[in-house]
Amino acid sequence: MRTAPVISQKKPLVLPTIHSQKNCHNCSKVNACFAHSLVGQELDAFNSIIKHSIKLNRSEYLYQAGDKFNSIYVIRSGSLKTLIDDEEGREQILGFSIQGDVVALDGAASNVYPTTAQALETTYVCEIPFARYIELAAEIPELYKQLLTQMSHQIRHEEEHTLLIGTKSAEQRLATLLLNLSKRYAARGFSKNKFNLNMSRRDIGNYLSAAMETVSRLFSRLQAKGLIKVHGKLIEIKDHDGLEKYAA
Amino acid sequence: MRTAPVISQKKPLVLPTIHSQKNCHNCSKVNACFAHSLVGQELDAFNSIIKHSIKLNRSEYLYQAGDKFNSIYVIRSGSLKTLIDDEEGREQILGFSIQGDVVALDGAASNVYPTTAQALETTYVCEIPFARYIELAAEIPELYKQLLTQMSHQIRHEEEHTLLIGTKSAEQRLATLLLNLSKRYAARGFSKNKFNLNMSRRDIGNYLSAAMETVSRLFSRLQAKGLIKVHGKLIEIKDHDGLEKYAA
DNA sequence: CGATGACTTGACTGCTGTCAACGTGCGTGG
DNA sequence: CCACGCACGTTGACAGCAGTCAAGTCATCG
Repeated sequence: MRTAPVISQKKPLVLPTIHSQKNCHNCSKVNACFAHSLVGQELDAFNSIIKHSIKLNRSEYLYQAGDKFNSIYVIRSGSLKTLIDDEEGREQILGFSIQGDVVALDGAASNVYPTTAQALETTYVCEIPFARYIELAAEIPELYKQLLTQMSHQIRHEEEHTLLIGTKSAEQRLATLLLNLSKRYAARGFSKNKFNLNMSRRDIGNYLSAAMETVSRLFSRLQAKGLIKVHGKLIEIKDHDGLEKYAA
Repeated sequence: MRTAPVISQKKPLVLPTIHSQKNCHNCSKVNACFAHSLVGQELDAFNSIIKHSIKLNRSEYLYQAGDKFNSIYVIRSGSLKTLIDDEEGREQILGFSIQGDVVALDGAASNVYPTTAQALETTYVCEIPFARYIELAAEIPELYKQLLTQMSHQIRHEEEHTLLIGTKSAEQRLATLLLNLSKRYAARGFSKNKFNLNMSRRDIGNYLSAAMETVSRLFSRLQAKGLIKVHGKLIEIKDHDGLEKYAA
């Protein structure tokens, strides 16, 4: 199942053949990874603690809430969702992570992962053993800074998510999500106006605090207004500015 | 205006006279501050970079979104709310912070505070210049660990907030907030069954993604069920277990 | 090609928001 | 110290957005 952004097939030049690269040296340019500002010996040292390109099939777990916390992960290709369960077993999706995103930072304060990460498609991740990262960071302060920056970004993401759910109507929420994904895909060299939603309508609804049926209706409504074109999971943004006005 | 937990007046022994203490040496035991695991020279060094006990009056800002990011803060006494504004000017309250809580961690990834912190009552905070903290952390790795832990906790808080808003009904949300506050007050030596809500009903509603009127009705409903007793801002939990069942 | 799951659309219900009026309490100023 | 005024909070009436239930369509995979 190929659910990565379709445009990726048209721009192989910026996308290295992921599987064959088993080190950080020729990868750091594409990913906003911890490695990206390192060179020489530092990059070698960093590279040596990483477990590269672990493959996950669709719906496989990277880690589950309650598992012993050992590592954080950077997504090399593909995508996954992070989620948390409440006492009643209801799940809340916290985010969708794509290439270059770092996950599991919320586990750093305890010994177990408090949340779960599940692949939305075939996904490759690099595992960074946390304790070893910290050891290395003692010698390479840059690594500490990067970690702090990533964690701060993570806090920002959660805050924006709260803002999204708390202050906007369901249609604004969906429009905002589409624009956010568009922006993130664009930042990674994919098309900003045409991409696949590799998560289900149910997942989108869960993330936006809306019922699956509502999401479906909203897609229809946005399409009827000429703002987007929906072909199943493939979304085409026809009027980016219009969608932005709609989102605010 | 005195809105701190009422019980504080009955337990002065564990609460040092805040204003007179202008250093970390006899404060670290009460607060879950960065200083709490430091001793000797390390504590001296940490103490020397801190600006102690800055006073904020009710509704004064500690920092506002857009201000240049310089410092993070630990609350010494009192309370404040953190919030974020959307494009339309609607505000979303992200959290209520009390004694020992660290705020402004979300600013570490950029040069400006992305959110706003506003005092809910007369509040004293300690300012920690971030750059100097990082310098010091290079010599005292423990400080780095504490910062990571705090940031990870912050992520956890935001995640739990999302879970709260996303999966629970309005009454469950309010019950959960009350239990959460109860737990946090108890952890700081205050009564877990009787405390003042120093934020307005509107603030509570905003935080819970509910209208002020809804919050008011829910207080009445919880009181009618005998779970709590409401005296304006003073809340008494009459049936802790019952409230917990109600929250889930 | 059939079965299963995902998605869409419709009908109806209900929770919660909005509007409105009233009550309460705190702080200011006389 | 008391009274007034204003902000905050409560309660009621009503409406609407979105959830739930249900039926039907579409797509994917064995």
